[in-house]
Amino acid sequence: MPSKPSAPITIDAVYAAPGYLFRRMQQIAVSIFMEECKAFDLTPVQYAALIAIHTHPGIDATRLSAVIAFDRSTLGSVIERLQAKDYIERKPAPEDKRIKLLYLTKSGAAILREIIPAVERAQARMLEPLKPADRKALMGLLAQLVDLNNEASRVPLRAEDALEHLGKGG
Amino acid sequence: MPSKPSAPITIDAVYAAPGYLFRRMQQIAVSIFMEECKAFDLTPVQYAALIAIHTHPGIDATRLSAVIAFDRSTLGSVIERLQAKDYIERKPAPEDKRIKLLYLTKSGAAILREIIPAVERAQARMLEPLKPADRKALMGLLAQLVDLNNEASRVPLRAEDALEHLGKGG
DNA sequence: TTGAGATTGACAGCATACTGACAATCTTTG
DNA sequence: CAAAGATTGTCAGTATGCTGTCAATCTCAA
Repeated sequence: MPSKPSAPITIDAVYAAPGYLFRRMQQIAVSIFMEECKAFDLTPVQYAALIAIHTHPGIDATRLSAVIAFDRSTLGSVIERLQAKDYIERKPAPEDKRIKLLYLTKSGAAILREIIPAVERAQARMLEPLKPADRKALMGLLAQLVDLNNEASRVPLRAEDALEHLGKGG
Repeated sequence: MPSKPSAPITIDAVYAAPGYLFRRMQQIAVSIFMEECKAFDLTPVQYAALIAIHTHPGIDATRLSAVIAFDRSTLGSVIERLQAKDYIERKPAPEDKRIKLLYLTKSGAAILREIIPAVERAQARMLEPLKPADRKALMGLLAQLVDLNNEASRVPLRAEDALEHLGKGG
């Protein structure tokens, strides 16, 4: 008995592959975000960084990278750009000369308030073509899958890491 | 009566947002692909390009970019790298001096055959944490969403474009 | 206390991804 | 056929996203 025949080598097989669909969807999501937010000079990644700093004022770069699941290198340049735009500031940590603490500036807090509605429009638009029940189903499955696959990512999400800058708990 | 209160500005809202989940999932998918295929010197994008050229021998770069939903600029450098690795070759089109036609080399065809099992392992691993029924549901919804959102992407997929190099059918 | 090991931010290097622009070339239209 | 317009590959520029490495600094154990 012949084993399961291997898939034909065609582009149509690619179109149906999970990896391809994930890439396309991410591409589309970024496109929609940029369109809705073009009045604000912020990328999706910069937005996530600002939100995280707003949630955890005084966080350092390494911890921030863990909180939004980014490698430290990429985050370094993101921080640089946010600082150049005067949305965040970096202060040296008194008790550790290696560390620079991140804070929103007034400007940063303001743009965050202003951009929220645009971001919410963008998020809604991404799912708009689906029926409400399907949107919920898709988000549920995806949240599950991302969570269960967290360790498979080269830069796993470590949301708890954010708490460490508030005095080392265990 | 107050309108729906706006979402609190916290990182937890980001974790549940479609855009964030799409980015994370893409990140995880690339990571798994690279892990399974590390024996072969190919990225997901390079793999997609090879498959597309295999399916459409003699396609040109612009058409190829439409077939795998890539901007021409990025594809230019992808092609360069594939050529440097001797997986593809470019031949001038006799009837149009602007165009360079793309073909797989023997090397390219060989690596494509060899890498397929690893790619299939990678694709399977991405969905592994879900129950089979959930995998199917997720892929169905995602395929639908990507298709319905095609035009929202900055570089929409134009699969039909691939046929044009076989004599212009209006 | 001191030396091994870990952590931090920074950098070099590679590979996407996109925009906008450009010269060379082709097509279309008057 | 010639001028207008479109298309092709390429380039410069910006922003992710990752792997490594490094010096400065901190921590922890002998």
